[in-house]
Formats: sequence, C-alpha cells, structure tokens
Amino acid sequence: MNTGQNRKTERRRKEQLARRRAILAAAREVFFARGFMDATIDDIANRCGLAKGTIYLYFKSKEDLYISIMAEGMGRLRRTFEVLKVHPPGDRGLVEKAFRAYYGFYLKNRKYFRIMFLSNQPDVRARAPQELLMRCMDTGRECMTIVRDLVQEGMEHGYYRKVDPWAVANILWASINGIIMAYEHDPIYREEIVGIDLEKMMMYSLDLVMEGLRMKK
Amino acid sequence: MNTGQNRKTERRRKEQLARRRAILAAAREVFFARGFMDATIDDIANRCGLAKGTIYLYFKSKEDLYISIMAEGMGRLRRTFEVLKVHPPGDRGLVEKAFRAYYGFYLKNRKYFRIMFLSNQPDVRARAPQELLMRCMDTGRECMTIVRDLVQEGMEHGYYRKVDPWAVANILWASINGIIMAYEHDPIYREEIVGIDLEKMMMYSLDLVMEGLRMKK
DNA sequence: TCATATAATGACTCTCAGTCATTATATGAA
DNA sequence: TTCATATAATGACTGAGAGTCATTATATGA
Repeated sequence: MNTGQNRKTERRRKEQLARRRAILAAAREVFFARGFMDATIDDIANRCGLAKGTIYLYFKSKEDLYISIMAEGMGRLRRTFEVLKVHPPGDRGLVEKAFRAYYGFYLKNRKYFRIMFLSNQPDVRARAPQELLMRCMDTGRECMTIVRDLVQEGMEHGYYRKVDPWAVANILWASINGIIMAYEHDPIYREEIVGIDLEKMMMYSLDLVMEGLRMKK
Repeated sequence: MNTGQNRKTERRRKEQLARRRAILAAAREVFFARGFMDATIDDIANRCGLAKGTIYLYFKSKEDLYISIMAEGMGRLRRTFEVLKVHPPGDRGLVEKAFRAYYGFYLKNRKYFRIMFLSNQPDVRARAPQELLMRCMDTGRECMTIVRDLVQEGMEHGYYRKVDPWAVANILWASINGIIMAYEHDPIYREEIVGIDLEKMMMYSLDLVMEGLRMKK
C-alpha cells in the first residue's frame, strides 16, 4: 500500500509550494521597494529566512523571480478584465468601462507596472525563462481579447463606427500604457510642468478615443 | 601677454572635448549593441582606446554616460520637430505631419527609444546627474510645445474641434510611445500573434485620433 | 632644464549573481 | 527503532564588473 507514501510526498509538495510562495512574497516586497537593479538576492533570501542557494533551487535566476512577479500581476489583471465579460446585453459604454477598469487596475497595482515596463528591455527578457514570458504575453493577449469583444459588441449595436476591433483594443491598451509611463517616471515634474494630473489626462484621452470611435449620425 | 597661454589652454580644451566625444561615440555603440545592463565600462574604454579610470574623469557614472546618450537622442528629436514650425499658413493636416514626423524619427532612431524607456526606471534616474535629466525633460517639453502649437493652429482654423491643445499633444506623444513600446519588446511575437504590423497600427491610431479631433459639420 | 600642475592609468576594492561541496533532513527498509 | 539512501538546504566561494586612487606620464611656464 502506498497511501502513506503518497500522503508524505504530497505533504512535501505542499511544503515546497509554501516555500515557493514565501520566496515570491519576499521578492515582491524587495522588487517593489528597490526595483530590479537595486534588489539583491541576499535581500530576498534574508527576508524569507532562507539561504541564498535555496532561492536558486526554486528559481533559475533573478530575472526568473522578477518575471514571476510580473506573471502574478498579469493574473490579477486578467481577473480584473474577466469581470467585464458579464454585462447586460446592449450595454452602452462598454469600452469606457474597459478603459476605466484598466486605469483602476493601475491605481491599485502601480508597482506591477514598473516591472512590466522594465520587462520590455531585451536584456531582462533574454535571461528570463522563455516559457514564463510566453505565459505572460498570452495572459495579456487574453485581456486584449476581452477588450476586442467589447469593441466588437458596441460596433454591432451601432454605437461605434466600423473599425477593426482588434486594432482598437491594442491601441487603447498602448495609449493608456504610454500615458502611465509618462507619469510614472517623474510624477512631481509631470504634475508641475505639464500641469495636468494623471486622472484628467486619462479622462481626456478616453474622451478623444471615444469621440473617434463614436458613430456619427 | 597671455595669448600664447590662452591658445594652449584652448587647444587643451579642444582635445578634452574631442576625447569626450570619442567616449560618447564608444558608449553609444556599446549601449546600442548590448543595452544598459549588459554593457560594461571596460568595453566602452577599450573601444575608444582609453583606460577605465579616464572614463570617470569625463563622466560621473555609467548612468551619466547612458543619460548623455539619451540627451543626444532628445537633441535629434528636437531638430526633427523644429522643421515642423515652418509651414504655409492654414496648412491642413499639421497634426498628422507631427505624428508622422515622430514615427519617422522612431524608424530612423530606434535604438534611442530603448534608452528612453529604460530611463523611466527610478533606479537609473536616481543615479544619473539630476541636471542632465532635467535638460532631457526640457527638450522633450519643447518638442511637445511645438506639437501643441500645431494643434492650436488647426483648432483656430476650425479644422479641429475645441480641445485642450496641450493635453492633446501629450496624449498623442504618449500613445505613439505606448505603441512603440508594445512592438519594441518582441517584434516577432507581435507581428505573428497580434497580426498587425507596426506601420498599420500606427496609421490606425493616427486615424482614430484624427477622427476624434476633427470638427464635425 | 627643472619644478609644478594636470591628466591618464590600471591594479585594487567592494558588491553581488550564481555555484557547488558540505551538512542536515526526510524516507523507507530491515 | 536503526540504518542506508535520497532529497533539500546551506553558505563559503568564484567570477564579473562598477567605481577608486596611488602611481606614472605629460604638459606648462619659469
């Protein structure tokens, strides 16, 4: 009989998963506080009470850890977007809702964005596990698919003019990212010199795109 | 008399400037080829035939060098935009031209964009000379001012609806950056999975914004 | 020609990612 | 329970690279 054996190996797996989660939690704190370059593996190891070598039993590299945190963020994002799939038929303003959902996600999860932006750099990507990166991109694509379907639906109801919903979804996404990036890197300068706060800029951008989308009578 | 003295110290200054330029040229090559993280100062020093220590006589840190290259890029960008200031009065499509100018600049100067994106990361910024960063941002702002004036002009001619030209300029800028960022990080994946190439995406985005801007009869 | 100021050098220090031989722990058989 | 074996954790160690600084070379001017 191998129930005892199974129970034990299962307990072990549970412990390993717990340790993995502990490492991730520590990594999240450290990366959020210091950013990728200033974070150290020793720092992460100390914070979860493990030796440095142990970290490398669970993750291949610093980049692996970093992208794992990004993957976490992408998962959160997908959950945020999945809520949008459920809505009364013929609902107006679906695209506005998607826009606001993404902006709201940003406000609640700012720290993940810095990671997403840095992960665009080829040197970081090159050292990260390819399969993990792919998973992140797929999750992003799923989110975009949801937005595309909302554009499509509004279009079919005649609320928006005839457009390529996939292109529009990508452009919406990219525009918001661009604005966030601009404000992220030096909020004080932005607010003072640009003189428009992020909230206003976002709403202005939303207005502009919606005006571009709207079906003209 | 101190003409001789002056001539000599001036020659020295010229030599120093030449050396500075040589270092920058080497740094540009190395950063373009390897990116910030994978570039080494030894690499840059070897490439311009100087010792590592000499580099530090001319630049305070790796970040100083990096941001200096960015400043170079910002200067190029400004020159690109300044051309737009000269145009026949009542010219239609000024904003399109600005959009295309920025996109064209990207096509010719791709490598600078990776630097601009990475420079948004607080850890890089923190170690860079503050005054140099400020100069870059000011140059960026000047470019944006040019775009704002073009929007303003088109608005006053009644080509565009009543908008905040400054906000529109910022949004245009940010949107293009967002799209570039999306395509920059993994062009192969993008083209294959998204199925829309950068050129088309840009033109689609331009179309959407212009539709949002256009004065409705 | 020599004294002094200025610039260049590269060996050195320090930090940190990643490794691996050693140590500890868990498992399963006798 | 006791021992043998497999699995996991450890942290001292290695290698690489940013930045420093005592030493060396060069330029200037008397």
